[in-house]
Amino acid sequence: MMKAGSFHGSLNWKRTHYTTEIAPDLDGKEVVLTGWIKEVRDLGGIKFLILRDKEGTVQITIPRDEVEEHLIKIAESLQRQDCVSVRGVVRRMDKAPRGVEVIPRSIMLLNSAKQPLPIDITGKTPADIDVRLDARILDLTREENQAIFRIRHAALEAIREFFSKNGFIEIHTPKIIATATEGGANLFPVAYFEREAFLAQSPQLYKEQLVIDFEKVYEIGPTFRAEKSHTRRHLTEFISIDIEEAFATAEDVMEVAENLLQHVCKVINERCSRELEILKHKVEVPSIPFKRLTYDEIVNELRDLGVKISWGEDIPTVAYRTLGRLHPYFYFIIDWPTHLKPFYIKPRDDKPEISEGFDLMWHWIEIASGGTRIHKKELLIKRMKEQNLNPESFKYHLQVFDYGMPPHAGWAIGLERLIMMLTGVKNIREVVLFPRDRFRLVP
RNA sequence: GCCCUGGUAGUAUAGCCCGGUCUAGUAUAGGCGGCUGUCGCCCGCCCGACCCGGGUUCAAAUCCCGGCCAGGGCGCCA
Repeated sequence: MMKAGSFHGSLNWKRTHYTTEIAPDLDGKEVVLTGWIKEVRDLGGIKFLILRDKEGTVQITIPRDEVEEHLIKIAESLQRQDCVSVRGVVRRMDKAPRGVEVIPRSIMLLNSAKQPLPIDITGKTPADIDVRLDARILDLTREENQAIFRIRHAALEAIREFFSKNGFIEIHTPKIIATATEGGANLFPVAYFEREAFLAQSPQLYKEQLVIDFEKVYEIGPTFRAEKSHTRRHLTEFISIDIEEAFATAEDVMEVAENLLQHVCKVINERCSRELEILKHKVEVPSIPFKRLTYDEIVNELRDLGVKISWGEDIPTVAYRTLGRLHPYFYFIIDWPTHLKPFYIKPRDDKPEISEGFDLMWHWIEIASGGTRIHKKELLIKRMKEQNLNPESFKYHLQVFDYGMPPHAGWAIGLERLIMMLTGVKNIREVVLFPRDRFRLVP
């Protein structure tokens, strides 16, 4: 038997199983587990350690009269978050969690954790989000967080599967840019050698240009907004899921969006039932098509409920909250007044004061926005001027419109807001590993 | 940019309104001891805190002012 706690025989700590693979039918088998101590319950003559690895947990049981004296000593020294390798024998045991436990033959301490830890990694004494984010690496060991990020992973996987199957190619556009993409403010300036540059707030212009080459493109990437918002649904850095499709209209890409969301909800239900259970959350698979409500209908509905909005005004947050109660789950808002939408959104041919832009709502939260784009250079320049943007600063974008720009449409979904919907968490920072907001820049 | 709320041990909280009874209570983590079936184990002992500065007062965790930090909301947005 190896001398416990030593490192001779450098591969002795190599894992044979993950914790979740330890099942009653392995009774009697010797296994090596590696991971971290999550909890210690010492009853004197018998000690219980909960070992965590990336898959889950298993109980390590140390009965005094069944193991050697030196092992008792090591077990007594173990504390939360110590990194260990455990060689032991699986035992079927009704009284143990999942009906199985491991009786150790040797335990190697690979690294100890400094006590006391800044947060309770078992989650029994809850900590505020600010404290948890300061100790984010420890916080992420908690099973709720493991569940959130597994769902995030599964959602991204499902999204990529969906796009691939539907003929979209994944692109990456620059995040360091020379000028504002959608005009105006809210860009983070960066020192780019001797020049000033900015962090991209959206891949909008690049993805539009690329439809000439690839027709159907999507990008899943970071976007940056220097907005001083401080709410549970805003970040300064977030992941945007963007698509752009040639020879398509707003209606075409709305169908892509609803099909995608339905697919993602299905996949999460199928592949993440354990995670959803941990989060005590249910994902309802939406039926399609989603409701399409016009801006006029929304304004009228709100008026009937006493929320007055004159035509052409943007919808304030309080009004969205009211709308969310009226239309639980997904719905589109279409036929927006043109002047409320960005310059590249196409005005309707028959009624130019109305645009072909849309928003996709989930309850009261905007999850996506998009529309048919302008593909005629003259109209695009006209719209830029109407929004007080200087066409000169968009010359590289505009020149592409001389190269046979097709009619096209697209949208952008905020990944984090989608994950909020899939996990049921109330604060967007919960679904980002290291969130950035107006005040938080570390860790 | 604006508005609201809050800052008490590693963590989460009580106390604050109505100043003295606070050598600041509790839980959990941590330390020591005990305990052979725990799964929020249990029991005993111990360690550990009033954000900073100024003011009012005989007396400030408590009231007032300023600062810093945090949470939430509005506007804007995904």
